[in-house]
Amino acid sequence: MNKQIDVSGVTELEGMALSMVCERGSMSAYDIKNALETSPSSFWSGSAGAVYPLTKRLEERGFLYSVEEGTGNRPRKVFRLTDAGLKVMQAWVLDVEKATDSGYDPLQSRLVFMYLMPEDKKEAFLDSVEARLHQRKLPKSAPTFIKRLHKSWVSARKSWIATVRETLLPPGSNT
Amino acid sequence: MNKQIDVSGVTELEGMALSMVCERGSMSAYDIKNALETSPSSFWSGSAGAVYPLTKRLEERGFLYSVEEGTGNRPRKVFRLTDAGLKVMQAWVLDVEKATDSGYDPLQSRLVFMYLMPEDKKEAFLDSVEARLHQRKLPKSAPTFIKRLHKSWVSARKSWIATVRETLLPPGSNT
DNA sequence: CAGAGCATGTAAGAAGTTACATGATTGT
DNA sequence: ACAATCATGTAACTTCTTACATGCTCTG
Repeated sequence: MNKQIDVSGVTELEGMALSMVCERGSMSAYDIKNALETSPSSFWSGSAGAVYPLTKRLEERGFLYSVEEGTGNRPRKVFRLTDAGLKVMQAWVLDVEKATDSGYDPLQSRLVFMYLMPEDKKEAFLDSVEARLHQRKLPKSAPTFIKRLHKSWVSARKSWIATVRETLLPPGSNT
Repeated sequence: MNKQIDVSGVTELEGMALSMVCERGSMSAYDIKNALETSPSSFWSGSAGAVYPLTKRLEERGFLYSVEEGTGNRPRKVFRLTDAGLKVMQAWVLDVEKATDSGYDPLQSRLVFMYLMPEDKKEAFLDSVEARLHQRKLPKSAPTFIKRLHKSWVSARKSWIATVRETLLPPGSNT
């Protein structure tokens, strides 16, 4: 019967959380929060007010279960994936429709309106963006795979910017 | 004195709205809603419940002002940029820090965890994403500039995916 | 003039944000 | 022992979502 998992009710943040728990085997809400904080996107703030309620939701929906790891006096609640949670996580990662979406792309949003800017600001803007792309640093502790993925993302951005410079910004191309 | 505009309190959606009003000269809330609905990103839903309160906020903050264009019986409220609104809009578009951020990138979020997927699913996923990238269509009415920007974005995505295929997905590269 | 659909909102709720509260643990 | 900080939350608020309400305008 192999019921198709409906991934439509899972937010991006929830998908990330499930995936991180899958990756590490078990995590507390605090661990998830910390992992999100060190993410390179400032759009993942990793606030406690987001993460603690999120783990509660995912447990209620049966995607996570928790065990008390009482190391010492303090209760430490760690979460693991249920079978349903694993399936939902896989469906989220392999969701082609979402993966094809441009999401919130701050650079794209701005390039759309770049032609409205004063002529001398356009080049300077792209210069600054390129320079800052190189300054982006992942934590030293990041796995090699993540570092390489990040590097390839930076390259793709740079090649996009190069194309924009050549074919889109010259006067007369904005009509 | 040239006071620096603080753009920190302006959301992405607000920046988009201000920029669209700047572009077209004047727009009603309904016009903004429609413009957002036809955007290629499904993350901009363009719901009335987002846009009408948003225009109210921006007017209260002095970035938009409205005039009644009473064509007929029905009041039609159209918005225009104030001087402050224009400055905020320019600061938003030229915000290098935001423009360097990866935002919510659904593909990136998924590639981070791709190595956890069954081996045979990885290639199939990338194939599907590439195929679907080509199916993305802008409305026929979109300006040439937007079409070209979109095309260059698709190219950049494809080159990123090619890199991922070559250097990141082979077994052994995920540790 | 009746129904379709355009245009302008509001209501309730979801999911995030910042800021605060509070107990446990650790370093000195 | 006491201050710092770790860890676990909660509270109030903002901004978005979906769904509904309601009056206008146009078309047959």
